[in-house]
Amino acid sequence: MTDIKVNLPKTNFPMRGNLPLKEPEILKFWSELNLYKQIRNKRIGRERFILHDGPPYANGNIHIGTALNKILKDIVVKFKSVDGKDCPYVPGWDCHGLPIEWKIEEENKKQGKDKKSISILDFRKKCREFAKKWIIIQKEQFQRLGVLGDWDNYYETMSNDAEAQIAIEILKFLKNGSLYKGYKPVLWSVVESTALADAEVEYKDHVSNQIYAKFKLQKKFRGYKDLSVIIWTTTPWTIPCNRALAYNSDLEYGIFETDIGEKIIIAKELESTFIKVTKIKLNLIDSFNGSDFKDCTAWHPFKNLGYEFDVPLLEADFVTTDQGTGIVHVAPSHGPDDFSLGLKNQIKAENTIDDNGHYTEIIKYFKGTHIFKADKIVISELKKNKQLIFTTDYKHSYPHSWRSKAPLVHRATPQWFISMDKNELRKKAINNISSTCFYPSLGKNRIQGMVESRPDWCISRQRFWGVPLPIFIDKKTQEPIVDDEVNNKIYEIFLKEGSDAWYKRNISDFLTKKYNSEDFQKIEDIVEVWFDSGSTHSYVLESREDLNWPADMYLEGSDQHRGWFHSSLLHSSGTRGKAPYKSILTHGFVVDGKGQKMSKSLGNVIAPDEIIKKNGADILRLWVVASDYSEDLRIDQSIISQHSESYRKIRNTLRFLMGNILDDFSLKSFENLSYDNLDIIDYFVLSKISDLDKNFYQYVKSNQYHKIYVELLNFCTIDLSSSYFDIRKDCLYCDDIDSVKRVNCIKILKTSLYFLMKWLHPILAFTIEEVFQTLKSNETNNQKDNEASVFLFDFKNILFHQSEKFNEKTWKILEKIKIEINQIFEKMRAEKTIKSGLETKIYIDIKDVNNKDIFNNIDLGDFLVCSGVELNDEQKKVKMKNLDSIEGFQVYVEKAIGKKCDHCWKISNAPCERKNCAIK
RNA sequence: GGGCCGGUAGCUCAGUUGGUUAGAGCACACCCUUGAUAAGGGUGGGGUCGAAAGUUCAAGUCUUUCUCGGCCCA
Repeated sequence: MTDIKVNLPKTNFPMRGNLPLKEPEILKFWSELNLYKQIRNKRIGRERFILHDGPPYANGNIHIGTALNKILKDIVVKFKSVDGKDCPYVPGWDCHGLPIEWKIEEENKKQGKDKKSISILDFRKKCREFAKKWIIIQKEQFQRLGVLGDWDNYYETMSNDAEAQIAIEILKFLKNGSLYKGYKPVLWSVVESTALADAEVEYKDHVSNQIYAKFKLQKKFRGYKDLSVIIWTTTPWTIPCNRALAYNSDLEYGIFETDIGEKIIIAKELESTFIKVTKIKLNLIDSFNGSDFKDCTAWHPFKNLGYEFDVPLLEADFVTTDQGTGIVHVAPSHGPDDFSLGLKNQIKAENTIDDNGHYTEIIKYFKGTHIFKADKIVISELKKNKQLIFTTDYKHSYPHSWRSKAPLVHRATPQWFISMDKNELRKKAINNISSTCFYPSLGKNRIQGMVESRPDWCISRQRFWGVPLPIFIDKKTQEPIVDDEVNNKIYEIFLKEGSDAWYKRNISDFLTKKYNSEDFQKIEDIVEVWFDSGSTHSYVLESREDLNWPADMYLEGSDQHRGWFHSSLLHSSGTRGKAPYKSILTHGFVVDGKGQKMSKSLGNVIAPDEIIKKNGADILRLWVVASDYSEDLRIDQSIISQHSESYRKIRNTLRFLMGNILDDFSLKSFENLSYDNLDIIDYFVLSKISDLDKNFYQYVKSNQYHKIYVELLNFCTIDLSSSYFDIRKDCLYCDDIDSVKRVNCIKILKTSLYFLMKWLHPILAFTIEEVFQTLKSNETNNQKDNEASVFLFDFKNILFHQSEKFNEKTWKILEKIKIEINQIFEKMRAEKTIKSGLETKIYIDIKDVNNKDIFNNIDLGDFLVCSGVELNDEQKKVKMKNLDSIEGFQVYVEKAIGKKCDHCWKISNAPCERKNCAIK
């Protein structure tokens, strides 16, 4: 037994990856190698592919969604790199904004520090330190995912150069007249004393007080006196702010008598709703068209509290019969529709509540009351004055602050806006969308719809942690200074000292000698964060030598249609006339195994760290590439386990390849490989590789990465493992080392390994590096492959012409025969006639003359993994049976007779040609 | 409440312009192997395509409604 020489596989590549332990070692290796820098040096002069990183918020640990985003970016960059491009990747962070401010305020509160006792500069310093801390943490977490990038030279929105550039970009809008000071109701948080950005608002169910209230008409109407129009509102606190009523000319209204003899007016269509809610019986006594309300005026329900002004009835098409009474109470300071209707009719919005939500002195009788406490008081006053019809609870979806969770109100405040139409920003943006590629394509409609319908861009915030709105106002004229010299000064100072200078320095430092600083005041607002990140293309893409403007790709979650994609588009269209990106790739959201959103309360949250510790980052990367990013991506522990199984299959395929070539392989020397005298089994593999490589480039170009993965997995499991390897094991283990068949087989194995490394290293970054290092540690190779890492190797686009020699039609027939033979084996196994296919001898008859050459270039014994095949044997003719799936062939399988060779395990009495074989 | 998108075997994905018994891998079951061995091979059982109605000779593939889920908006 001991003298049997079989060439068994031997490799230093372990069967089990032990990724959680192995990956950190590889990270250390990459870091010591300074891999990113080395790749850049190697790629100098190549066509660039710039994926511009959308900055995550520097606040808290990364979650599975951020991990998905960064891994996908990394995979894209690495695939595009295999496609021959130079792909620098500069990660960045979003640093300013409310959430950090809030955290710091919380900390201060805990330490008992009064908000007013802390200077703005100290406060900003704390915010800055907080952001910095999280950048460092997140940086490490991203790197742990195997994401390769310029981590030493990342960008951040709070760096001096960023802040200076953001200031300059704002001033560009001021200079071209797009930036204006407006007075608009914005969603305001009285808890946080600030206006909120769209993205900072979340809608939740809220129980409000709904009221039906009376507004008495001043004069006789249609011959009736003492008539009241009825309004419905869910914000009773806005009643003191009422300045008008709105009706719709297209609606039919009715005069009704109530069961207590009052005469009221509501839209006829809403009669039943009114009765259902209030339980008040109505009797219609007259009807008229809404347009009859023209020039009517009513009294404010608080007339006897000093509200003695006229309340005009105004025409407005936003009045509908969806709910209410068909007459809408208008408070110009507290709703967008109200505001614009007031604007149209010369009714000004006023400062009715202060920053913290207390009525100002304009609001008679109620001054100083907090609006959150005002509903009750307003309702009781209405009741007292007999102006209340009905009140009850009302549950509806209502805007809340994403941070404090407190309900928001509309409040007219002075804000700075970028006009969508003044310089045709909307039109430019829409044009630019049309020339951008979207993956998936439906993203285009989505962002276009948003740009078409969005209002002017409000960029001011009444907060501290951000880039100050760098504008000086003439105290007399209220006009802003528009002066390049001043702008340059601002830029220079910010670049040197950061935007803290706005608070540190005197106005005169910025204004140059041209202006008397006494005459000017600086704006105290800051710039909203979407402007910060929307202008990254200017201070990252434009200003860095290693990058290009515009980017080839922005890649974010689909929510960024309204976020970063949007703000970047507006900013760039407004200042450069073009979009800052050539293409946009959006991915779906990560949901749990059932497709539900992840939330703490459902307990279905899965952290990337969990998976990394348990399975390894490569498994997470495999999950990313296996999933179709154009839809939502499901994940849970069982899905991860499934992908771990696939990983093992791939890993073992690699291991089998390495083992049989005894780790003797260098990527470089592969390129000189030539192929002669192959049989159809070898050609089959080459042809597969050739097809796959073609598809590979196509999928990389069209960004369909999960399709690459499916093909790769099938290649490993079907074509290699269960087909080629299974057939060639006999040859590899038992044939003479220098036999033509075995030499050819080794070439095929090496070719497979080369291409698997090429296709897989963007996905399984750690594992393929491990493969490369294992091969490199073999003495035979380390001289040939002088690259230190697989990522430094320049994989070639080798075009095979072998596929021409592969007869696919023949192969299809062979496959069918093999499937049926296997079924016959299975039967024989069940009958206990045989245990393995090697115990059989197979007889095949070719009936169809057209197929007579079909077995010319194949060893059928190898192919069918049996102990021998006889063609057209006259004696067995009687026992032959037709095949089910293919015509023109007859087959008979019998238990092989003879001795089992100790060496090759085949059964025969005939001597074997192989040197090492025992049967002679 | 509105807009957009999606729901194909337990899981991840294919299903071309509507056309034969809906495919693949993984998982599962059973068998074999013990010379890829905490591996490997074979065979097999699983979907009527979210639900209903409709158009059509014919629908996973078109239309409508409903339902579930996701993102965005109000």
